[in-house]
Amino acid sequence: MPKTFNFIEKLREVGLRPTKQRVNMCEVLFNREKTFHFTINDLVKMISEKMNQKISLATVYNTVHALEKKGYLKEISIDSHKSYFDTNTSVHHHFFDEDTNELIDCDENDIEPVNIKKNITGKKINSVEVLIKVASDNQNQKKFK
Amino acid sequence: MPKTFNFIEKLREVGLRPTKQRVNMCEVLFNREKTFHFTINDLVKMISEKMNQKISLATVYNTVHALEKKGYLKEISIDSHKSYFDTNTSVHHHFFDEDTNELIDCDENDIEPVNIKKNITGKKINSVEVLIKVASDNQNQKKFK
DNA sequence: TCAACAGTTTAGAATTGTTATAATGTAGTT
DNA sequence: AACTACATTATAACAATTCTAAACTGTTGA
Repeated sequence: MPKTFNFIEKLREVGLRPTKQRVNMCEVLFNREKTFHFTINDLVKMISEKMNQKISLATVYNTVHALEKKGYLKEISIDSHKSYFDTNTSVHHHFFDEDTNELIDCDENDIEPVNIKKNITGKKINSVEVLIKVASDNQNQKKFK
Repeated sequence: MPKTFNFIEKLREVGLRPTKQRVNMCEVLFNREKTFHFTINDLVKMISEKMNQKISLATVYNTVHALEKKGYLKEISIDSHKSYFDTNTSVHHHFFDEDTNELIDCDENDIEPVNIKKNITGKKINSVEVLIKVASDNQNQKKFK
């Protein structure tokens, strides 16, 4: 049975027509063992390669946002120039490797739960996320680039 | 004694010429009780008002980046469309109020230290920062905008 | 003091990332 | 097959940021 079947159903479930572009996008995004972190540009390239054919930037933006709104993707922001999406949509934490610009999910056991002792009055907490920036020990020249 | 004196010295210390624009910028940034969170556009407006005269966007970008490189400002990223700078350059945590788009420093006592049990092999941790997104309790319609 | 130089400011152009538009194409329904 | 609503596309528009080159200014040292 072709694996694309799953994604056709999945897309229908969330009210998106399973077009060739979207099925290919889903395969790139979700047909993998580990969670996947990507930028829009990464994704455009990967889908175009997979399809052996150009996919429009606009299509990728539209569909990524549609999947995000439906809860299948989540945006992660590292700094103003690096916006990533994550196929792991649960609230979870990240390492960011400053040498390689790579984002890595924290395993649930890597960090103890964050204990917030005092919240802003009248507000409820929607999410708590930790970002751990790492680099190799001899990488201090980054600061003087 | 004019308070600007401090900033002239401060600028000299970090190797920046104390021009009129920079001294005014420093007064807007650092002449306050509490730490200050701002966007570049906020800052351009505030400096122009203070000086009663236009300041060039490029100047503000240049000097903000210079101060950042020297360790007097720090960039905080909330999501791809909201980049803030912070006059509090220590490693510290934030609340982000999704109702007002306001960034608020956590008091050191508001959060217990984050306990990282496992790091990436061969890397050292440069920073650990927590972002707590909050909203008023009846604000769930945001999700369906 | 003032000339010379290096650093700075400026407006506007260029670039980058993202969103909007409108014409063409396609999936799903009948 | 034909109709309709939704999708895709290239391109335009837009916003944020960086670059550029000319004019300007703080600093140094004769």
